[in-house]
Amino acid sequence: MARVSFQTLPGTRDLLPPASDRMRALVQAFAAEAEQAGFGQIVPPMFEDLGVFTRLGEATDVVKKELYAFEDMGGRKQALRPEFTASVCRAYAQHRPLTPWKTWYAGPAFRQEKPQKGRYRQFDQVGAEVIGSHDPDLDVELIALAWRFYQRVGLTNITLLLNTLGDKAERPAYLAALQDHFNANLDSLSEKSRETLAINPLRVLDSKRPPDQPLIEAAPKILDFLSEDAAKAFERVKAGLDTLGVAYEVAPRLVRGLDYYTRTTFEFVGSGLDAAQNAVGGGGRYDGLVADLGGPDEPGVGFALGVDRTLLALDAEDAFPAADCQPQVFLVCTTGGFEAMVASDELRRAGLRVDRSFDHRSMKAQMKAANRSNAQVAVIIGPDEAENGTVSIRPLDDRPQFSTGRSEMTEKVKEQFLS
RNA sequence: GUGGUCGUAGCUCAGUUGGUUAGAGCAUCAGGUUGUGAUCCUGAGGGUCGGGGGUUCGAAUCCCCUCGAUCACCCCA
Repeated sequence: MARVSFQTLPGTRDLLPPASDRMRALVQAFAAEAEQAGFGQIVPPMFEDLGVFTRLGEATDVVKKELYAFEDMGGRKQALRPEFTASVCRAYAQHRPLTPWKTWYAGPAFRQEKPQKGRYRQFDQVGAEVIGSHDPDLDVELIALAWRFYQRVGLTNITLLLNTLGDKAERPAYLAALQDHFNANLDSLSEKSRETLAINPLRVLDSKRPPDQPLIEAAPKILDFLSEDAAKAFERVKAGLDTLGVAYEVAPRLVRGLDYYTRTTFEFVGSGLDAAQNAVGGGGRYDGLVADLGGPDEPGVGFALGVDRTLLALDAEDAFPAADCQPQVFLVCTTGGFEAMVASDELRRAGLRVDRSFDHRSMKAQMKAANRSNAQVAVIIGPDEAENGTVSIRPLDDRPQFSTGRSEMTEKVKEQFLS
């Protein structure tokens, strides 16, 4: 009576072929790109001490209301990671590898939000971080890494937005100027933005609410407040991108959701996406975060790309089709013996992708299965073949079927794939 | 968390103003004589119409609740 039926929780889903193959291929493409650039992989745990993540900014939504926090049996407060950067910084502080420490990662992150298109509670990211250098050339190298990755997978409708948020030192003056500007025009600011203003004036710039736009346009720009060092670094980043031919757009109002950013910030926006979630990736510098997590005062810079959103953007361009993991050879066997088992094992050891059917189905049914599997070749073993020590090799296109000795099977099958 | 739309077979959907055993296409399975796929023909299986309650002689159809999906706001990958 009480018929139980379970399904995936809101914001989570099962990835089945071919979607799962496609995602894995995307991650592999990123891994290849990152490792070519000298990044090594880090695999941090999916949950950490709660404090690791609350350092991301007490005022951010990610920490305030989206964290999957819980306690272990001993009452230790912990949380599922909402992103990787904090874990990477923690890992640096814990292990103190040589700097600059270049590392890449891939895996799921968790945020408790209302799901919608391109937004899941468990979502996958790939990303890269560098700890231990102030060199703006690393900012460039990271942006270029993301950019080359997009090129590699065939994503073209993508815009790189670039900004700098200056150093911690000049931030107060800028924040004060922003406060003054918005306070002077409080009436024309939306209610939401007024709330945001009280918490973090920077993020008011991020509002997409139409009534706020004129005021945001008129707001003071961080570029006018930069220290000489920060300004020089920003120039170096832009020049570097120019040199590599990476197109970007300076977006003075680009602020990002996490509070830890300093200097360079950037975001990749999918222009082909009609969804509200058009940010497919983003990152920036976070000088000070490592120290916040109990490490030495080492600077850091990095980015994360949303795997699902990248895939969505690729969909919009009909690019990056699912990888082919279908069998090449299908074994049809009606003897009831072990012939199919042995033959498919042999072909697999020879490096071929091989499948067969089970449950002793009729030859007709097995041939249908062979056809449906999209294998190029069927190998048929019936009582006659078994008796004569032969197999029948039937290409599943127009080529003719032929018979060959059982001992030559693997060789003859492989020949089918040479042309 | 707030709001809009939606929820009928594995998939895509149809179901007229509430009226008899809820349909189609695709898919699946089995046949179309002796061991051979994609086409074609025939047939079969498969749904407590998301779940619960209510109105009614009668509900997939009307009302309420609930769960889920989806889109948007917020925020972000």
